Amino acid sequence: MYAALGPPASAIRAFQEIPVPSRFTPEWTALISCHTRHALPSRAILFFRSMLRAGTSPDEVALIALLSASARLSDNCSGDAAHLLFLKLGLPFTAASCNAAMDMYVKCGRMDEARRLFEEMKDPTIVSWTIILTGVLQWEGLRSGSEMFDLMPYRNDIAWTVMISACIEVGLPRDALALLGEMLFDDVSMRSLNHVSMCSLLSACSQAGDLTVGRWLHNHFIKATTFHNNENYLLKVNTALIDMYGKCGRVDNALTLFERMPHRSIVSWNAMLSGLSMQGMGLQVLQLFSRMVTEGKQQPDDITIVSVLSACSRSGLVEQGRKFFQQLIPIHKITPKMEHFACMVDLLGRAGCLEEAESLIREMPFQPNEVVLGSLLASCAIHRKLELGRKLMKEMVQLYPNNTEYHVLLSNMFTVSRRHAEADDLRQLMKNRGIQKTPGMSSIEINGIVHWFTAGDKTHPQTREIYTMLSEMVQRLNLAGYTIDAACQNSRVPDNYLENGDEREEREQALLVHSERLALALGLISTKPGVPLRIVKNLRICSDCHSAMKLCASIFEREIIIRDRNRFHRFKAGLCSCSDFW
DNA sequence: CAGGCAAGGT
Repeated sequence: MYAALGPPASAIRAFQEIPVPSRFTPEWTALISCHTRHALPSRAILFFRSMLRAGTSPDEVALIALLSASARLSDNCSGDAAHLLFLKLGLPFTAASCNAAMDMYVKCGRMDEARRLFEEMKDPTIVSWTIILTGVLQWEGLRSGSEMFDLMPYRNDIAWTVMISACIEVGLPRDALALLGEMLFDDVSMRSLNHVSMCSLLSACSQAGDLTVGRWLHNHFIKATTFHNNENYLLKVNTALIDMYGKCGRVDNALTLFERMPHRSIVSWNAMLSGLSMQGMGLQVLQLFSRMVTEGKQQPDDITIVSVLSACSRSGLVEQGRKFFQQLIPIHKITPKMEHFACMVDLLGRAGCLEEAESLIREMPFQPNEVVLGSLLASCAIHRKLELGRKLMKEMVQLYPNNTEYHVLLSNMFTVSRRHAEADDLRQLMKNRGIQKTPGMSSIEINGIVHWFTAGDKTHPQTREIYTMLSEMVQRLNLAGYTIDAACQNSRVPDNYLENGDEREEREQALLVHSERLALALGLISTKPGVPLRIVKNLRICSDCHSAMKLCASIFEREIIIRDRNRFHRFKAGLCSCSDFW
């Protein structure tokens, strides 16, 4: 059918040219499938409804398209409706339609329905198995997933990728690596990972900060390049590698790869820029940006602008950032969007130019969203501008009553300004509303095994040794002149803050067992002297731990590298690579 | 009809 050939716009045009009496099932089906294929599930569902309203009866293909559209949207209702229609029309439950229905139920989180369909199938295909495997992994955990994986009569590359990604997601890169090895040795036909697998595996490594698996993949990629020397594959995988090395703190490796690339897309440039930015290499970001425009002849996009501005912010390059922002329209022909204003507000706010940041917000051509306001509020907390902070808070509570993060910020702000009554009020409010903070977690990799810690964690098998090390740390920190009180002055959001009760002592105690300190302690007792320690944290490091880490780096003569939610901190000899710019 | 997408901020 001709409508299936073109993009949705021309499909609609073609469809409208068909006289109404001649619009039969195949015409409608082509229109619906076209929208599902082009990732426009909502429109596909709308067209399906129009088809029914027009009195045309759907066929199997149309129903599969509807199921797949519902799956994309996790839309239970239309999914169920499609399933019922199937039964009502007496259509045959082929593997394809059954799989589509199972996929829909899996994505809607209704594993009971999905399983029932699966068990009723006479001949489940590899696709059926993979759908169920994905669902079990997502909703029932890794253990049940592995059992399912073992039951599979055979596996293809997609099934392997699903299983491996699941391992990396829960922080078991060792298991992921083992599975990768198993897959590559078991089946010669899978000697080379396809680019989908490569990119998703590398992205998992970036997120987990998992350099071990990332390097392994790079190695494999080098060996496999002979099989896959097409340009698209190289471009995408190289870019994913640059991202991985950048996010795993090996910006030099990223640069080497970047310089060697024969062709670079805008995404490659952006990945490299953000890699440098995360290390606080703001000047290099500005240099690379001008190379991108001149030598690379690349027109920067929205994300490029965000990267450059946030790099200026992270490195405290206020003047350069201001200039860059002013040049957006005249030189780069880019009209700043909300997120660019947000970066600029962040940049000015952190640098202490709060009035300028506020007037920038008021001059914006749109209503400020919570990111922009929240960013300014965070700066108020750093610079302890209580009045402005309170004003912003009022505004935010009205606009976005359900946003919780900022309550915590303001409450901490009151605490550090010794306005405990107000802080307590706010904390009570949070308790009443059941507002909870994301728990802080840190991980450290030792000999290829990733250890996770929450604040005050006592579940690690080496807990006793870890806590012994922690008290040694405290003693030696005190000897070095470290006091919690001083560090607390500009405290950000400490872990576990809400659970701490009101006692100051308890608060101080809680700071001492922040997850990153537990990870550090384990690192110190499990590795040889002088070995650098790399920690990944899901939230931002608090200022108290930041000061402690600087001292620990010199006391224990270690390089400590912490990747927090925002950037890298490289602690060495009493200093941090972020120059205390957060 | 299966896996995910290379980039930013909170």
